[in-house]
Amino acid sequence: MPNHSIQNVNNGHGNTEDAARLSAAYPVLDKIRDHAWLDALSHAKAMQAPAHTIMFSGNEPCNNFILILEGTIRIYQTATDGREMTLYRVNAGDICVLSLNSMLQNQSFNAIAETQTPVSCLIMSAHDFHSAMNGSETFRNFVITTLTERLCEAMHLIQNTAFNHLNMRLACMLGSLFERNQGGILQITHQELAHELGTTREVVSRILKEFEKNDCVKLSRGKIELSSAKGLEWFSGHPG
Amino acid sequence: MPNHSIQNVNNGHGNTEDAARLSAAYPVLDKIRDHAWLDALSHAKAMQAPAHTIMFSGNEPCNNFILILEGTIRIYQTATDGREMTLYRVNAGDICVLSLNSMLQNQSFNAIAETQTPVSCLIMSAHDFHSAMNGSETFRNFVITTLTERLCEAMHLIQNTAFNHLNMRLACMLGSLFERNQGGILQITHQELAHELGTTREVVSRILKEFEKNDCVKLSRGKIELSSAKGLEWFSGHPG
DNA sequence: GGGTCAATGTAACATTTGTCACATACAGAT
DNA sequence: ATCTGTATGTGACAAATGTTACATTGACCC
Repeated sequence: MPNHSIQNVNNGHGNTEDAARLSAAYPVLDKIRDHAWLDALSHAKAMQAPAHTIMFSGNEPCNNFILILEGTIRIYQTATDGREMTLYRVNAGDICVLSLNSMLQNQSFNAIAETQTPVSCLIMSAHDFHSAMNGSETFRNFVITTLTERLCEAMHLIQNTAFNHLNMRLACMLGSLFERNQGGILQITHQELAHELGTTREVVSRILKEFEKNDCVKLSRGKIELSSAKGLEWFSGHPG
Repeated sequence: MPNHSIQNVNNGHGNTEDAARLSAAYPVLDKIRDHAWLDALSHAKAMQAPAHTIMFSGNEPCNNFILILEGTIRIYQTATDGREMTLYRVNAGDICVLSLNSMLQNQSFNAIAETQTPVSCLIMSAHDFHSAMNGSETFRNFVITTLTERLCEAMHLIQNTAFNHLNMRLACMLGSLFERNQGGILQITHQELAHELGTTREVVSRILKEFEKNDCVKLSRGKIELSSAKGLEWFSGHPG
């Protein structure tokens, strides 16, 4: 049961180390010289959370704006039968649109945000966020661009879920994982893949076995390996 | 084949009739007195399109911002096998987030926007849109609020598509249609419902017949009627 | 009335996905 | 080496959905 508490390590404004990480994670924001943004940023608080911390769940809305300096947060939904499905991830350099929504409308979409790795982030109050939005065009554009990007991704996810069969969806997922990993061996369990796609472990195992029979991958405990150029071709041939 | 051409009726700035309709459709925007917004608005062009006009499809990006004065646009995706699925609708008072995305990033999500009814709208250039965004906090908040709302809806749609069976999804859809129609007789074909949900006509017919057997609805050509309090209860009991 | 087109009904079937109940295999700890 | 928990393999089955191929019905026009 992953449910550690969030560790608020630093209550002052970000220190130099934080500043360096912010700059690395958000090159766009790093260039902003608007007073409103710099001011809001100086009031932000640093915070760290270990892996597998639940940062929000549907019920408790979050009234802060969050900038990820390091680590990954996974946003997912759960079904009554225990299945779960990843909606998107927030990495360093991204914005948590979940928090945006609850800030702006005090309405949450019944999802869970859980750190996948240790995360360090900056927390900005709703008030500071609004003044940064009003005072800095660059910041504003960054936020809106991120929002529309996420919206596009969401639409693609809808299309993919509604129209494609699981074997295709799994192939796509493996394709992008292999790509991110430059073809290296993936360290992931069937259960984790099932949680990405919103299905069950047995179904993933069955489809993976089919891929193995077709000489696309080699399976071992907790690992998936590309077994041939044929496999590479197969997975990269199905973008989406 | 619905593919009429868009009729550009009015090239000057909006006339008094347009202004009245804008005010009715967008009460929030109507209150804005910021010069930037009023200026941008005065350059907007009025445009009308008959029902079943394809306003954009995936390929051609749209470089204008659109305000709907009257009518409804349906945004949907199509699959290779001919199925299609509604992603969302844009009504008077809404913003077409599709156009936002292509304006900001010149990247489109492969969807089709088709007028469902005759539509009259105002078209604003990307340049004017940006100056309104920069010069009016109210307009800005309106745009961002709409974006996050859409994002929430998209997430709900994902959850619904991934986790719920078609009979539930159809029940939800009928529930909200009956609600919007205050329980009156729905004028909709099985094919249209199938296009809403991303499935096929036969499947919808089969499920509707099941509902009829359970005394929830009465079916006739092009119409669906609530047949009993039981039906009303059933459909309203499954929000989503 | 008869013709015509769109909408619906329906049965049989194929496929896909989910579920259950295990067996087996692997890795790390003792 | 044995134990133990997690991960995987697998077959049989159930349920949901998609597909095919028609028959039937209703609305409208002539």
